[in-house]
Amino acid sequence: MPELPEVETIRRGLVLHASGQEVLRVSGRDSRLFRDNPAGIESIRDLLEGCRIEGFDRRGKFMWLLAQGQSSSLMIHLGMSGQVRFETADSGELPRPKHEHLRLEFERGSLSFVDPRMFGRLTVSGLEQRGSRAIPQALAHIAMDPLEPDWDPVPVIQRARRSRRKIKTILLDQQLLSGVGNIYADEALFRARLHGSIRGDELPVELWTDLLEASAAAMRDAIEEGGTSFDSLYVNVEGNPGYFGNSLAVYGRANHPCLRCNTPIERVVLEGRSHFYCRHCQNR
DNA sequence: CATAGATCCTGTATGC
DNA sequence: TGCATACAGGATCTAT
Repeated sequence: MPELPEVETIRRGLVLHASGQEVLRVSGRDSRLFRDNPAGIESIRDLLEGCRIEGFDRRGKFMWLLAQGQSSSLMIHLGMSGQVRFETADSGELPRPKHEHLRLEFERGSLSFVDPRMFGRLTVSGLEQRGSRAIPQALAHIAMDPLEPDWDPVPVIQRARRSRRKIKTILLDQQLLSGVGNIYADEALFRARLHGSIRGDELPVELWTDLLEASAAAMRDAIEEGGTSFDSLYVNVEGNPGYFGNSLAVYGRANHPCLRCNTPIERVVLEGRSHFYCRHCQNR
């Protein structure tokens, strides 16, 4: 569920509430979320207990916790239904929400990781210097996202132009560019006035440039609004929804009038996922 | 190598 | 009300 803007909203909340605090206790029971760690939840306890939190960094839909004096980080991916909540109330006595997998307790407050579907992951991973920053090794195969300062669209377009896949599928490929999910792919295609079924190798360089800029713009706008909430599955660390849902042009708007031309928005299934578009506007 | 499809899960909404 | 089905903001593994 969460895409780049939602993850960034959560990251900012974590920086605000948890940075500088010491992890007094790591609690939780072993779960599928820790499947990447050889010792399960113990790997996380070994890394964090007694450690001070330096901050949180992000690439695409992945974020990671930096702990003072540690060469490894805790990588966090929310999958479809992951939530991170910060509670300022006195930590230990709080009831455990259903589907809570991990809790970090601090002097002031606690962090809770909740994930009903368990598609998310919490992975201890060594940091390695890549260019101007330190990235977890587990993220080596994930491409830069369009909001990174070092982002360069040129090699991305070169590769995209050699692909026979549909351009929407290419936008969703985290190994080419990261951060874009099903919502912002559809919003970007609408903004660029392109139909998602066009093949990558059929789209000229200029239109690829437009499409990537539209993706970045859609995500930047969404961050301003605190992300997109359709239901209670996405909330920020304080439990509040984001308001970009009000600004969506096509996603989830089947049969509603197009904001540009009033033609009803259509929904089709593309490679197994919903695709919302305006047949009149998106025909380049 | 590039690509399509199956798979991991639970919760909710819809239709009969 | 009960039950069956479809669908969901994603990544990864497998087969072709």
